[in-house]
Amino acid sequence: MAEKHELRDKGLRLTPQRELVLAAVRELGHSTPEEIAEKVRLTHPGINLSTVYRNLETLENVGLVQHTHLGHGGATYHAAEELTHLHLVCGKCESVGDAPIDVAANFVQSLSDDYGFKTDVTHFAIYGTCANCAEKK
Amino acid sequence: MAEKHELRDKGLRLTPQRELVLAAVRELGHSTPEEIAEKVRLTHPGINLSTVYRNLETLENVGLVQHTHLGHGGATYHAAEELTHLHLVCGKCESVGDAPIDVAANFVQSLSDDYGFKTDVTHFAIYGTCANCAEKK
DNA sequence: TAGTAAGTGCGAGATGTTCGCAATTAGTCT
DNA sequence: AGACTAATTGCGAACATCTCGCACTTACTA
Repeated sequence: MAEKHELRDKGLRLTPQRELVLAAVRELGHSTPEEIAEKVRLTHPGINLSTVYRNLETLENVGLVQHTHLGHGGATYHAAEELTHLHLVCGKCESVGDAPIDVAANFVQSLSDDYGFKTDVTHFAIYGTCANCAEKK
Repeated sequence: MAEKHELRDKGLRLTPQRELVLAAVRELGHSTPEEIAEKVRLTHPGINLSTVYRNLETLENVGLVQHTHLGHGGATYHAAEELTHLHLVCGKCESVGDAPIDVAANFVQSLSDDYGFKTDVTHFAIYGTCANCAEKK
């Protein structure tokens, strides 16, 4: 199974906790450490929160997951593969929508050309109001 | 004096603490509650951290200041007047650069047209690497 | 199968932020 | 000017989130 190699190849040990954390991040999409812990506890109730944090950090170091700060306080994590979109964070309902990166291509280009700022598209959060909340208002 | 009316007109009481917090936000540009508290303590040592938090919230409610989450954990505050630029947050040196909003005009337009997402340009944080850090790398 | 270093659990601790409550005080009304 | 009332403050406790140290366990190596 590819997943095992994927972890081993990065020099990581293959623990049930680790696999579960990675699987949870992949299944959940955007999620907080707390949510990930909950998900993991469904199948492995004893798992410790510290372990989740440590694994998220480890997995981030080897590039399998990434985190962003999407408002409020906590960080949210998502799988690295899934980084082909922007995060559109709604300030009202706290939901996170997606949009393909190329919407931002021009914008990123301008920032680079005019300000020398290299935008990290994979670590990108845009605040605003989602279509849903914009209507209701 | 304009500042007093400015607060009174919003239905707020005019306390020394309040004035100092607002002044500090205006002077500091982007700053954390902690930094603001420090600044205020220079002239009013007894001020309590809770008071700073509460005033920032109050001032935000009436639209005089705004906050953004620029990475790490804490929120950073800035005066509402000063919102004519984007925040370019460097992931390496944690510095916050500025760029005029119109760089993003097209981008914002696309998001609105294609996804119905109304970007709040005043609450905008862009992650990446600043010109400085990009060179060093 | 034994050895060892990575990983885990657990509890304590560091931060950053909120809240309840009693005392204070700004603005209002005589 | 003096009194009244509700907003505001200070303070400590309570949270929430995340980090860390340490002893125990366990995945991998040979």
